Amino acid sequence: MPGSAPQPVPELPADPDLAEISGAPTKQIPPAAVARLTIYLRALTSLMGDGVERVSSESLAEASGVSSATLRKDLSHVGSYGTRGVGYEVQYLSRHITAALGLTHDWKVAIVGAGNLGKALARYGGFESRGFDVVAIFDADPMVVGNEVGWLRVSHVSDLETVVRRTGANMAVLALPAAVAQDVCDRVIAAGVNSVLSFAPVMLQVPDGVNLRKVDMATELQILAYHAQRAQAPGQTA
Amino acid sequence: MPGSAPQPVPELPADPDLAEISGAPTKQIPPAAVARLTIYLRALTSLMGDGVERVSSESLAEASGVSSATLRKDLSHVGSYGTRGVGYEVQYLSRHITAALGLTHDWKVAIVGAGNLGKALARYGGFESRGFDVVAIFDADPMVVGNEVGWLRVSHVSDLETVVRRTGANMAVLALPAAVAQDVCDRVIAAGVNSVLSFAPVMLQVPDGVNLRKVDMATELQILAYHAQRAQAPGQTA
DNA sequence: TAGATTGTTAATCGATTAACAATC
DNA sequence: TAGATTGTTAATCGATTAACAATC
Repeated sequence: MPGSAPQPVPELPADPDLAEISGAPTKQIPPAAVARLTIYLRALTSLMGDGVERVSSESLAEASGVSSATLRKDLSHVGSYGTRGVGYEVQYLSRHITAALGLTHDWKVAIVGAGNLGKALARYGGFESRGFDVVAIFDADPMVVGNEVGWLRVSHVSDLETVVRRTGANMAVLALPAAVAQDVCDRVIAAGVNSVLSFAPVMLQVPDGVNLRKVDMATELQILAYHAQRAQAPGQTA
Repeated sequence: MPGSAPQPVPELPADPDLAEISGAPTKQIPPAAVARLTIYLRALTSLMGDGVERVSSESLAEASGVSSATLRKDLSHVGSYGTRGVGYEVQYLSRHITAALGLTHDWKVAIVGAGNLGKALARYGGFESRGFDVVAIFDADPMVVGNEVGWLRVSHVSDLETVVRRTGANMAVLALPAAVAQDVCDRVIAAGVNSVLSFAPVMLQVPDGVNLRKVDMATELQILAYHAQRAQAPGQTA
């Protein structure tokens, strides 16, 4: 049985400019700040595309939909990469946020489930462009196994352990029915993956040390429904 | 120009048991609690499926992955529907959470974008089963327009205003490229929709009174990357 | 030097947790 | 009455905001 497989540790980049960050144990960044840093990164990438070289906290905050106070506070967790009276070098800041988020590592993603959602994810350009490499996709349906999806061929889920190890996948995305989610989740973890993103609408149990995030599309609509109902509530008579 | 279209207000149900909640202006529920209430609802639905009639805060909390203190605090925002010393009636509690979240309303969803993601969403059973009715799906590609997706045919996005009004859609899901997201978002809002769920990786601007939520799959992986990198950081030498 | 903008500090606000009185 | 479990209160914790001293 494959209890504790060797977790493939991605190698660090040799860029000396980032050494003190990617190597050293930086302080913990608050969860809320981590989520927003990914948004700043997207805004910075967009600015780079427009050839912008410098940006103030005020305008980067506006582009990201937060207050400049929040932005500066968040950046302070990453380090001091701005210049007072001037602003931030777009490239320089972008590189440091990237490093702080661990995106210089070599992330290899296995997608389990080759239905519409799995295929959508496999072909989604946003992954590749942000340093995530989709290295495998699985399905349980023999009719689907062998099909081409993007650059890949669909493997049978019974080969999950073998293929995960061969490809060195270190992240898994679960795009499959709720009923089989826990079972598959256990298997990818046993195969050495310790970061899982699940789209299945169930509570998954994972051991300590495994990172699990969930996206539930029905939940999102339900939250919208709550706010919409409040907004247009006719009974505001009190 | 279609500035302020008549927003279709979903009718209230005639269930007298829920009248005081669906009709009256209940207090605001904190955002964090709203998000979790949807999770409790899922757990309760699952319990009902198993024929369970009563549940304690302790076991419902466990099934939902939160502490019982958090659960009881969250439920207290909805009302007092438990019995001390006994627990909660599964059906009764479920109905009241449903009402508090506005899920007894008649929500009609238009999906814009019939690529893999749009198709995945249109066919996703979790919507129908939770009171969301997908009433239209759009695409800009003439090759895709007219195709069957689930029960629907794909409409051309140029007919967006017409079809949204005809179907009475009051929610929109954007499953389309970042480049066109803002434009389409403006149009669905102009057509009278005031709740939008976007999967496009861009910051969307919406007017006051419009509810916007975003799901960004690359962001989710980036957050996982941050935690994974910390967990296996080799440089914990300090 | 004068103007601009960062990084940080302190104050406010909201969310979570623990404990327990109320009550079935 | 004794045991169980809710609903609420008070304490803790974390996140956001505002203000400003540091400094380019």
